[in-house]
Amino acid sequence: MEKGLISVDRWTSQSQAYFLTHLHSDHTQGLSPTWAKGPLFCSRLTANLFPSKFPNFNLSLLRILDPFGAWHSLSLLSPSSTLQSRITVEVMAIDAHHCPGAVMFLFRGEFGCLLFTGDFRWETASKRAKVGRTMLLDALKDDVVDILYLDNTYCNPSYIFPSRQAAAQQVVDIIVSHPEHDIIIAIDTLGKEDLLLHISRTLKIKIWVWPERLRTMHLLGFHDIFTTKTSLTRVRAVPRYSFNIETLEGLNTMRPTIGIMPSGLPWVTKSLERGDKLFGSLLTSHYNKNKWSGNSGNHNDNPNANSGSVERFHKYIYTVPYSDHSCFSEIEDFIKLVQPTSMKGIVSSSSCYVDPLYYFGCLCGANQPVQRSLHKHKRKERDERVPAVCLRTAFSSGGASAESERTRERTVMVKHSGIHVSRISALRRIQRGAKIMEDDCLN
DNA sequence: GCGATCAGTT
DNA sequence: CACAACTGATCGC
Repeated sequence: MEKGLISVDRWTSQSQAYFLTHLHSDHTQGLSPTWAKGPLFCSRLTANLFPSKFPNFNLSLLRILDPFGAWHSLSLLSPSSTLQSRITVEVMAIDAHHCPGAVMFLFRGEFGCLLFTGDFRWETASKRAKVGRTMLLDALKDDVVDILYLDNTYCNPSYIFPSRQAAAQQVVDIIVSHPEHDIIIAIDTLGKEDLLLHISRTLKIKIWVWPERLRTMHLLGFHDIFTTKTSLTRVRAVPRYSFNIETLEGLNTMRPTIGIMPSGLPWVTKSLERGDKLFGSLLTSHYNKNKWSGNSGNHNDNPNANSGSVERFHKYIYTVPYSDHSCFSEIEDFIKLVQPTSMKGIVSSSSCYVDPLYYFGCLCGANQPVQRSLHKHKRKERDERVPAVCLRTAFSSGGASAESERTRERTVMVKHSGIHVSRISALRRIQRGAKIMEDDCLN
């Protein structure tokens, strides 16, 4: 099977149809308002959010896959034929339960049956999760998934965390136990809305967000819960990158304030290993230095590592294991349900790629030999193994030549105007409503 | 001058 | 180490 048919979360190569799982920036790299390589398939919610992320984008390129669970047929030119013969590709979108609009894509065609999870969370308890499970089972009742392209972000047994429902209640408990404090919660441009809704409903309070985020909330249909007026609430959701120890210490010179970091990442591990100052005794009893080693590939023997409790790693900052990615056991459940013949991980940003076959190869139909390659993954090698479908992760930029290296060295000598650079930066900040803390705490 | 891209930080 | 996103620098048109 040749390239040139479909791409998922990849925008650079030549394909006939492009698929976007969700609007997080690491999945839209290469997309721009001027991008016009072909039809772009996504969920209805992603399409609704799309113009705010890509103003001036030619919206006639968007193809909405709606509803979830329905097959859609595309007629594409056969890449294997020099004649203009056509083949049919069928595609279904299924709720990925990651961030608003996020979907998985299930494909059927002459290349077989492929399932792309995109980023996903495979919880079991909620009604929404059960609907998704039923839908997937129904879609697969007559098919075997030949290749599962899997969100392997937390594909290691050391990643254990609770449902988002439970984690959201942990956040509420922290807020309730600090009745006199302002609360700062770190979020991204999309995602974790359910957490904020839970806080708002349970505590009957509005939640402050920055102006750009309020527009997103309105697009998502939340009109009364969020506000940009600080006087209306003591709970504020702020961009994650503006959330740090210095910010919290600054705010505490004005009002008592705590920060809450909802994340599946083991932040405590990081801060401990860096030897940062830590406060409180919660940590020490709970935590042994946890070097789960991707390099040696051994299983983690520490059942307490990142086990999903609230952690206080700074005087003012709590971390709560609220994750929009599946934990290890959820990934396992998902693979057992799908029973793919083979699978590949889609997470490439990591320098420490964990091949899902290492832990789950035995669950695959082909019962492939366990791969021990937990070490650094060479993108180029993977690229060559990807046939008709192009993935975000299977990308080779075709290394820098010696010529361009020399050019780079030369141009390092050229000085640029500092005025120019800082103006660009300031514009960017204003447009994105980024630096909110300074102005905000004065209001 | 502008957009695309990469590396570095949080 | 990791997420998702910003920042600044560079490259090429």
